[in-house]
Amino acid sequence: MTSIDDVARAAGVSTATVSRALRGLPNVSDPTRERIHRIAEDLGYVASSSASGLASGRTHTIGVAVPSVSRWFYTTVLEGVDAALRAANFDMILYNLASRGGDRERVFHRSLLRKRTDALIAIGVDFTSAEREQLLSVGHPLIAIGGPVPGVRNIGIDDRAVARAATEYLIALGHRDILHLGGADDEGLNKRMPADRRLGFLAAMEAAGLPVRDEWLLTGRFSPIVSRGVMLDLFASPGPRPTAVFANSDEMAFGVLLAAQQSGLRVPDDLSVIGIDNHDMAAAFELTTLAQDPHAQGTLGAQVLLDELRGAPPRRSSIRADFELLVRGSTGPPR
Amino acid sequence: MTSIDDVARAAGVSTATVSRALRGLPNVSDPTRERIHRIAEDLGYVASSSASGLASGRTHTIGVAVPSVSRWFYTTVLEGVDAALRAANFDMILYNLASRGGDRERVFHRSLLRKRTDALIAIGVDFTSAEREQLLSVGHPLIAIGGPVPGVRNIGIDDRAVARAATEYLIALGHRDILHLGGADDEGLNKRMPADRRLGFLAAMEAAGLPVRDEWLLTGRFSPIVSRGVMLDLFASPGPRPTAVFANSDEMAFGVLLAAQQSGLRVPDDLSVIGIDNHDMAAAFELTTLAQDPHAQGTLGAQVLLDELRGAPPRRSSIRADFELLVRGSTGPPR
DNA sequence: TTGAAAGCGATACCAT
DNA sequence: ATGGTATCGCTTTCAA
Repeated sequence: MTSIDDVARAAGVSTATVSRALRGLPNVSDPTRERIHRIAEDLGYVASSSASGLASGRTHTIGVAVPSVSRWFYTTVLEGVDAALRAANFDMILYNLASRGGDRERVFHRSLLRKRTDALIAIGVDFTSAEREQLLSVGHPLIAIGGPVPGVRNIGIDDRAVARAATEYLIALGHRDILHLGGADDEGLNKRMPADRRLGFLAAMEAAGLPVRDEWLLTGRFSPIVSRGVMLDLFASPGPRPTAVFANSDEMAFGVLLAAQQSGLRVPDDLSVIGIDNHDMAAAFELTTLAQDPHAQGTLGAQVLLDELRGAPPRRSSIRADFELLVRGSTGPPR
Repeated sequence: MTSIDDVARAAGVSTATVSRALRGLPNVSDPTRERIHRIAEDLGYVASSSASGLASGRTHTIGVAVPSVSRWFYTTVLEGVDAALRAANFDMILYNLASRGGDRERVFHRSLLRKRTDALIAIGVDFTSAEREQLLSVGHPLIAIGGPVPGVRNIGIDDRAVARAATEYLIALGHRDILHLGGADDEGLNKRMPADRRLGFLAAMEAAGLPVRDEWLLTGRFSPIVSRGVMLDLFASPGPRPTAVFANSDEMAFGVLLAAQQSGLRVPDDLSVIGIDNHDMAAAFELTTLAQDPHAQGTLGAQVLLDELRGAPPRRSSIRADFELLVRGSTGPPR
C-alpha cells in the first residue's frame, strides 16, 4: 500500500507539501502541485481515512439514522442526502435503528459516539431522552428530518396543517362520512407525526361540524398490506360505509385503493381516497395526494450540516417544508 | 474527549491492558477487567475508530454499493446485510453508485479505495473492467449480490431459469400470446440480469414452439410507472393483444395490473400477469410471482465477508439463491 | 513556498 | 497477567 511518504519521496518533497498539494490547500507552487498530483496518480496513492481522521479529527463522514430502509419516505430522503454528500465528497454511514432495544443501544454506543462521523441526520426516528442527551453531548451538528424530535431542530412539513388540508379538500367535495387511516406508533419510529396528522384531521372535521366515528379512526401502520386488510374487513362487514378515506401516507392509500377495487367499489364514485406524499407510484394509481418533496428535504438537511462543518454559524430554528395538493382521479364528490 | 490514557490512569493500569480488557482479549484478570469496564463506563469512554483503524488496519466497516436505494430489491438486500452487520458489530458505509461518470469515479477513488472499509458488497451494480481491477487490487473480500459481475463471486437466483419457469407456467395455463416486459440497461446497473431473463423467456417460448413477436418484447425499465405507460399505449392501440404478460420484476407487474384495470381489462380473465420477486406489495395486488428472498441473500453475503474477515478461507464459488412459484389471483387460463 | 517534527489515539509486539 | 513502547499514516504548527 503506497503511503504519503512514497509520494513525497518520489516527488522529492516533504510529506507536508504532498498533503497540502493533494488537499488543494494554498502555499504550494503550481508546478509542484501538478507534479505531486501526477505522481500520486501514477502510484495509485489514496490517503488513509483512518490516518487523516486521527490527525485532523474530521472523518468526512455523516451518519444517517433511519428506522427502516424500506419505506418510500426514508429512502427518498436518503437519496437527497446522498446527493448533497456526494457533491461535498462526504461519505455516509447508515444506521438502521429499526428496533428499540439492545441493538439500538449498541449502535449508539459503538458508533454514533465513536467519532466515526462528523454530524448526524435522523430521519423519522424518535429518541429517548437519554439518547438525545448523548447525541447532543457529542457536540456534533445534528438535525432531524420528517418527524419532530423535542430539543432537536427539524426539517419537515407541518403535519397538522397537511392533514387538515387533505381533510378539508374531501369536505369541500361534499363528503361527510370520512374515514381516517392513521399510523401505529411503531417502536423507535417517530410518533408525533401520526399524532399530529390525526389532530389535523379531527380539527378539520370539527371545524366543519362533522361527526367523527371511533370505528373510522383506523390504523394501517404505514403499510399497504395492512391497510388493505383493514379496509377489506370494513367493506366486508355490514353497517355504514365512509364515502371517503384520508390516509396518512400514499402507501396506505394504495392499500385502500386495492381493497376498494377488490371489493368491487368504484373510485371515486363509491369511494374517494386521498393520501400524503406523492409517492413514486401515486400517479400510476391516479391517487390524489398532498405532495411533499423528501428528496429536497434530505438535500437541505445535509447541506445545513455541511455548511456548519465548514464553519457557518449554527442555525437553531427548524425549517418548514412545503406541501401541495395534487388532484388526480381518486377523489370526487360523493355519489 | 476522554481517551484511553484517561481510563488507564484512572484504573491504575497501562493502556495496553485497557485495550485488551475492553476488547475482550485474553490475558486480563477478571477483577481488572471488571474494574476497567466500570471506569470506562463512568468516564463515558469510547475508543476512537480512526485511531484503532490506523493501528489495527481494520475499520469494522463494510461498504455496500447500490445503484439506487429506492427499489425494493436493493433495499431488501440492504436490510438483510444490515442485520448481519449489526449482529457482528460492524458499520455500513453506503455507496450510491447511481450514475456512471464523474461522481462514480470519485466515489471509487475517494472512498472504496481509501481503506475506509474492510470489505465490499456490490448489489446489482455493474463495474467497468477498470473498476473491477481496482477493486480486486485492494485485496478486500468482495461479493456481488443480484447480478453477476464477471470475475466476482456472486449470490443470486438463476435468472435464465427463473424467467423460464415464469414463462412455462403461463404456457402451461394455455397461453400462447405472451408479452415480455424486460428491463432497460440503465447506466451503472447490472445488465446481465435482464439479458438473462430475456433469454429464459425466449428459451421457454421456443421450447413450446410459440412465436415471439418483436413488438411484444417491451421494456418497463424496472419502473411501475413506465411499465404502466407502456401497457396503456399497447392496450389503446389496435392490433392483437397478448393474453398474458411476464414482467421481469413485480414492480413492473404492478404497472401492468394498474394499466389493465384502467383500461377496463379484467385480470386474469382478459389478461394474466406474472412477475418476479414477491415484493412486499405483491400479495396486495394478488400478483402471481416467482418469489425470491433478497433479505436472506443480503444476510448471507454479509456473513460470507464477515467470516473471511475473521480468517475463514475465502470461498471462490458463487451461490445460487432459491426461487419459488407463488400462485395468486393474477394468473389463469386464457379466456 | 517548503520542510522538520510533534502529535492524533489506539494496537500489538516484546519484555517482565 | 501486565507494562513499555514502537508503530500506523496523516495533519499541522513552527521555522526556515
